Amino acid sequence: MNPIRSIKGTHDILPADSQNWQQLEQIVRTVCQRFGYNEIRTPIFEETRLYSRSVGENTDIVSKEMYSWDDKDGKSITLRPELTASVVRSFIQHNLGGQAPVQRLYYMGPLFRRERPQKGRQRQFHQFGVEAFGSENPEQDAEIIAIAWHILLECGLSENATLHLNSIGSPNCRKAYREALKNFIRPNLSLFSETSQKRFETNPLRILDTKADHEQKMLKDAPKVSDCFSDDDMAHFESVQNFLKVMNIPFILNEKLVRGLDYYSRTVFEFTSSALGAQDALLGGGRYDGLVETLGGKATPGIGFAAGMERFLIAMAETEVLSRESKIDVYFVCLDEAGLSTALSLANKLRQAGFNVVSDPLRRSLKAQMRDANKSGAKYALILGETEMETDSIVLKNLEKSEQETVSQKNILEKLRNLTN
RNA sequence: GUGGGUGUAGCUCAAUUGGUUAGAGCACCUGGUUGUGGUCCAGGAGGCUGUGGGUUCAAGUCCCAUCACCCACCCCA
Repeated sequence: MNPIRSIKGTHDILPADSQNWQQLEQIVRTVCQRFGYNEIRTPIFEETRLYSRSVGENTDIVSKEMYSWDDKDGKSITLRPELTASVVRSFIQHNLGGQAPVQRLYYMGPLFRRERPQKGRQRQFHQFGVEAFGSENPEQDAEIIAIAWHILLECGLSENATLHLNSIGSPNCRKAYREALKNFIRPNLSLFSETSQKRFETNPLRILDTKADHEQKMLKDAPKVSDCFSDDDMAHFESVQNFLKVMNIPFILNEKLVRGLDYYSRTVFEFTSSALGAQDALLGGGRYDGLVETLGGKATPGIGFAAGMERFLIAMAETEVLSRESKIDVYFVCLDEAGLSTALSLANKLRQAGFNVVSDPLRRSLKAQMRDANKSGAKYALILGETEMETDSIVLKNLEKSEQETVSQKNILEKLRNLTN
């Protein structure tokens, strides 16, 4: 019988790694709270039409990467391939917009896309992200980007990260630009690749993303989105840039940055990292002023970003940020079967007082238990043997200093408290 | 989805041109006289060589398929 393995593109996060995950999660929570954002948790699966409506029928995500199936009642269900759609759905469903004019939300969790796995890209992967609803002002854009920047700083990634910034204008501008771009390309359309030709009809802006050199050459003199900006679009984009400068957040303007999801408008941005190679997008997002309305809610502006947690951790591995500190305070060594009751009761008392205490369930030799204590990284070992049992005492050993003393069992908690404060 | 590469112990890697019982380091376990860890020494455990076929007297080594991983395309976080 061949052994059962995890599904292609999915990974176990083992104890050796989960500490890093927790550390990243902690940074995200801390920074989001610092900006007054609260966590929202939405279901892992949703109705399929949520994604076709928001992300876009013609995007790669919806057209070929989703895990979808028909539920018993015939409804098409999909494992979430991204999270903004769910957050917006929830925002509308619970009328969050009616409860406060600005909603500041963040999230974390697994997502599913059926892509070819490679480094920094899995079929089940994790993102954290933030969304802010209610303001269309540029200071909101700047705040969202600032959150991303603060998280990158805390993660030690700001040095190797580059912020690419662009505006794709408001919907009217985009519409005009679409036509202008199509008019520019149309004479030479046959020279473009099959995918580009398809995008010419479905999503012409994406053609700007092409990496084919000959296509880039033909696009050299293509009209720019900024040509179609309204005065408001222009002023908005300039304000965003000014606010970023005021906060000392470095960025470069990148007119080719279009982003693959349909719902974006105006500000779009992406942080890339030199630590990642081909899949170098660490974090990406933008404004989506029309999305709430598209999904049936009251017109509400919104902006947010999503970040790849696996990619963060890959990049963070090269930094000094991830710690390997032991979480064990005390390793409890018990030498004699007769002492087990005392050991359990004492260890329990220490745990109730907040100490992290590990004990050996194998009744191993003192040597083996001490070796294990050392490996656990515990700062202290408590040793309970025959001699100690006779005198209601216990040996307290400082494993770093290699010093030990005998303490009465009654006073051990107090003693440890004093030592660790 | 398309190319290319790689699969030997938990990890990193060995194994002449196909030729005995597939090795090493790290990690793990147990010891090194009575109750003390890290270093050192000794011993032990751990592999159907990713899986399934084929060629051969003989396959870790050659061929095919399949699966997984890596790189690029693609896409995105």
